[in-house]
Amino acid sequence: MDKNELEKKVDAILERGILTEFLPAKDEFRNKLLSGEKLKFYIGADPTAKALHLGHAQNLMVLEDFRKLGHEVIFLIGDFTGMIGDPSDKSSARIKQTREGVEENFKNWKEQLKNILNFDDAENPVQIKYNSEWLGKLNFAEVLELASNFTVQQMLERDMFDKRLKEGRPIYIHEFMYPLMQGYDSVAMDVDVELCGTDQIFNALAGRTLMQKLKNKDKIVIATKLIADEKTGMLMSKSNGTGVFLNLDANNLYGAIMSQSDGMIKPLAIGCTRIPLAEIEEMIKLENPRDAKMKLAFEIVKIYHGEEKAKEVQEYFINTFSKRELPEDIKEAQAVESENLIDFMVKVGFAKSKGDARIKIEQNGVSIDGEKISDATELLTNDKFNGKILKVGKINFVKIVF
RNA sequence: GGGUCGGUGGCAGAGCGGUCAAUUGCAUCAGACUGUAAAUCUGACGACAUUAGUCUACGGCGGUUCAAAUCCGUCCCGGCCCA
Repeated sequence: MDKNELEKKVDAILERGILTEFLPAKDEFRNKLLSGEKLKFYIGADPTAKALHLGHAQNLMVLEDFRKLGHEVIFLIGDFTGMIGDPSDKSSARIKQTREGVEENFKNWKEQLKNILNFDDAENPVQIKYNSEWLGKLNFAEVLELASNFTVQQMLERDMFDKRLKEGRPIYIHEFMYPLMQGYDSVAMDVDVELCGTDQIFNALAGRTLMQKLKNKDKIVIATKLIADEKTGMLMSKSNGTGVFLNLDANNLYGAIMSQSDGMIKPLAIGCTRIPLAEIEEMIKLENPRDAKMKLAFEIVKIYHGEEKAKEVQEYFINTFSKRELPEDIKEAQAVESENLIDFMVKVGFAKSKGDARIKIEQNGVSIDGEKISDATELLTNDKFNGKILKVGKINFVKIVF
């Protein structure tokens, strides 16, 4: 690759707006990339869940960008760190995971990532490592030695700890060790660059410190912006119902993006697609933001499910939600002769209990073939209901069959 | 080890003998308006029961009482302060 071309490619990555922090400095990093030196990048993720989300995808797509430049890239599975849980996420504290559980999660991950990370490239595939490989082998003396590189005050600088301290909530000693472990990952793999979300900078810097002290090497940390609504600053997350998971089927993935707020369109387009920036600007200018969002949803579905499927799903969306028609391809669910509608709703998962089903009916949320059901005691009989479409809420459809 | 405060529904957090299936906020669900957006409005939000109602729940166990999330005992767990 000639020098100009390289420079163009490097700047395309750096200027896209995904990477926001460069430590120690952006120029230094840029010069390194331009020098032609082959660098070792890594990104880590703890296997705490079966599904990855678009936030992971954003970061991993950047990793892939660097892989394509010819750099060595490692996807590190934090199977050891995952057993402790990053303290920033209270809920995951103290989860214990078996090796099998981790493998199981990762199998799902690989399936979700195969379209954005190249695991099978003949020359330079994405490498996968597990940090239990080295963290599990350290003995207590070695751990102490590592710990002696940091002070309690330094650890307390982390916002999360500081906050918990002020609120009188517990901080466990082992949680202090988390940055240490993540830091040691860098040492064990002898990396040049760690890529992480801005929420991980503290941990990544612990690694930078350790690299300096133990390897006399200047590890670079580059951090991506967390995907957040431009106007409100709201993050995408499961807890506010806006998380978009990569294991969704094409329809639901499209839908999940359509239900994002308008302020998410641009950050998602930048971070989770590779639509050229100029085109994104054009997109945003469309008179109806819905259209921009549909284009975004299309592009993202295309990445994970292919163009054909994306078209199909988009059409489905227009018909079902814009035109309010019934979808063509509805799942069938077996009903028993004279089965209670309420029981049936619970059975197919449209209501979490019989009471819930009853409430949905009372609140006009249930219809069969377009007719609202108002009688909660309705019985499903073959001659009256076979082949009809049950709709609960806006998005749940099922065909009743006997 | 001592002192002290606390453990309530998915989360946060009220209630401190009956009117408590438990105020409120967040999350969630249904409806209206829509663009499966935001904002707003309405309703719902332990389970079962068509209604009446029944059962299960305020850390565990036991007790007092006609009646306990609320009082007492005990055990478990946590915060803070002191050692």
